[in-house]
Amino acid sequence: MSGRFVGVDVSATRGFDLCALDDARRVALLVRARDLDAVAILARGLPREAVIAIDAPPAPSRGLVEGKRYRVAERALMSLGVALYPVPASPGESPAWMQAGYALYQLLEANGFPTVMPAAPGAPESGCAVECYPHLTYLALTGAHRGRTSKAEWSRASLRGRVTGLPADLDQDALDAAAAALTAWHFSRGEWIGFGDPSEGVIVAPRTKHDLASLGRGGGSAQLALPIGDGAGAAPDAPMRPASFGERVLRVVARIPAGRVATYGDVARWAGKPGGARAVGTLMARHAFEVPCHRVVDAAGKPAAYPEDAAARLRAEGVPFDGARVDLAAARWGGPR
DNA sequence: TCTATGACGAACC
DNA sequence: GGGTTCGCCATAG
Repeated sequence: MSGRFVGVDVSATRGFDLCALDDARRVALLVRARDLDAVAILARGLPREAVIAIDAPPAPSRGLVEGKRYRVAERALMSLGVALYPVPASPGESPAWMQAGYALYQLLEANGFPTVMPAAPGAPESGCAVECYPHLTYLALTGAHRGRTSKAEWSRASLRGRVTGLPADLDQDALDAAAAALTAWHFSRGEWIGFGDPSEGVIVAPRTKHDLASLGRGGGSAQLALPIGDGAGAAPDAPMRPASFGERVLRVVARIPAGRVATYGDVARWAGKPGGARAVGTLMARHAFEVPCHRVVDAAGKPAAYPEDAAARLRAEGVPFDGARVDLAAARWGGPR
């Protein structure tokens, strides 16, 4: 694979999401690996100088924070107002995803990518694995806490213009993997700040013009603005992760013709998840302004309460009503294809 | 992570 | 028809 900068998002239930960027921060690979065996195959294909940033701690806490069940890294981030999962002192009491993370670091070490816990910014690192935390990366990139915007929106906005070739609507795991990969890119160039103790674990984030540096290890007085490209001319061409459920849902809804409607269940079915009607509702709420969500009604034909003018818009499009409900028999769309 | 929370839906009173 | 209960699946923290 051409990407030298790799990010990994670890989940016990969903597996490992991997994103690789090339030197120009274009997405070269975006996949989900079910288990460690699948990761191993990918790892063997990496160039020796690859830098891998992982959204998981490499090892349990060493108990450096007096009387607490978390690491120095967690304490540092908590003081920044960033919440994160505490890392316990023994592998046994670590949650499943963390244990998967420990195993991942070991696997990478065995494949020539030793874990690094950097103490100070210095010579660019390569051929190694570091810990990162996507939430912190977004914070470093945007310079502001999330606020009212949704997590997905915040992540995408942070990555926009900094990573190119990213598919439109990735799920959070994939976005986090991309953020991790971007963090690896920064790290390899020496543009990073770290939080934690080098003997226990250091969480690395991009160093940008935003000042998190004063709070982190490595500091560095130089102000480093992150070069931001507009991504023009960078068409995604690499083999991409198959569309997520969310993306398929939006694509389906976008295709409902004016004057017709579909039920939440219809959309879920066409998006490949017959039982996902409820999730379609969640997605409509999140993407109300990107797709004609007023054309999605419930199984009884009732338009959504929001936006308020959903029913009015449907009437304006000529959709026949039966009282407060859409006449499904007449207006129900037959689906894509 | 785990747990709660929905622009749901089908099956039952 | 209308209310309840329970299973579903994606988020948010």
